[in-house]
Amino acid sequence: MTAIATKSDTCTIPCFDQSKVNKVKKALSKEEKRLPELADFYKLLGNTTRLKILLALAQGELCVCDIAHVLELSMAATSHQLKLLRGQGWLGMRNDGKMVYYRLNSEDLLKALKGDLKILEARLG
Amino acid sequence: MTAIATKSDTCTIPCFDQSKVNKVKKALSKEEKRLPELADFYKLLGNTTRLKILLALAQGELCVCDIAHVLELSMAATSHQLKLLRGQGWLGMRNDGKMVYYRLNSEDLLKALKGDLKILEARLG
DNA sequence: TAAACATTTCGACGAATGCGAAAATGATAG
DNA sequence: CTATCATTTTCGCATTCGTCGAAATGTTTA
Repeated sequence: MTAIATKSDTCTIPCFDQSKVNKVKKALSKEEKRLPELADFYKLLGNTTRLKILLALAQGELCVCDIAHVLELSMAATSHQLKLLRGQGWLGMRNDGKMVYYRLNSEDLLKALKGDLKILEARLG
Repeated sequence: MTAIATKSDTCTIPCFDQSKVNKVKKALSKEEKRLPELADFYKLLGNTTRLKILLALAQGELCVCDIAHVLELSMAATSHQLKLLRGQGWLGMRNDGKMVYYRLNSEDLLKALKGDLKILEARLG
């Protein structure tokens, strides 16, 4: 039924379906360009500290000091994490005197987060 | 306006709004339990190889051999990544003779992936 | 000017990642 | 049973990453 390709010179894996592989590769090629960005996005979210920041800011804007207290982290450590989130454009900032207030820049992000939480809960019960 | 707390003994950060921090902390406490799982979920997705696997399997089931060819990776390396995806329950497998066929186990996951891609595209233009 | 909040740079440290080699497993055919 | 094939796993290594502290640097206010 399925066409099993014969051994290839260049490849050490003996058994595969060449035409199927090509078809899938072609299908992937459309999204492939965006994949590194998508992975970076997920890397950013793959950290409880940063998730906490996002969820904290979902309550409204906060200054770095307050965020640090919520996280129970130093200012420097907090600032490091904020920078990463800023770097991908998910946060906005506002200057009020010496203080800097951060806020969420995208309601889509929060929606995605909540959606993913739901998927997980469905899986984990 | 905002109540700025005085210096605390236990905390080196001098300026913060105690009541606001407490309110945010309380709000976080609901989701906090799920946060490590959510982070693990995102960590899993924060890798182009694994994203490719998921998108490849979106085309239909594939044996490890074919997946390895699509990824242009060794069987061992491919199996390593498949194991990680299996570990969080996103893949199903089927035995056909000596071959093992993998498939996506959750259409929700794929939906989430596509959704996140859209959010990114909106942000990146 | 000094003081307060924030950011950045540099560096260190442990942790995590990704993958190869080879042994082990499991399935099937003969 | 044995041989073989596809796959998985174990072990281990090299490398990268991530997180954070200390201290220097901005920035704004008073």
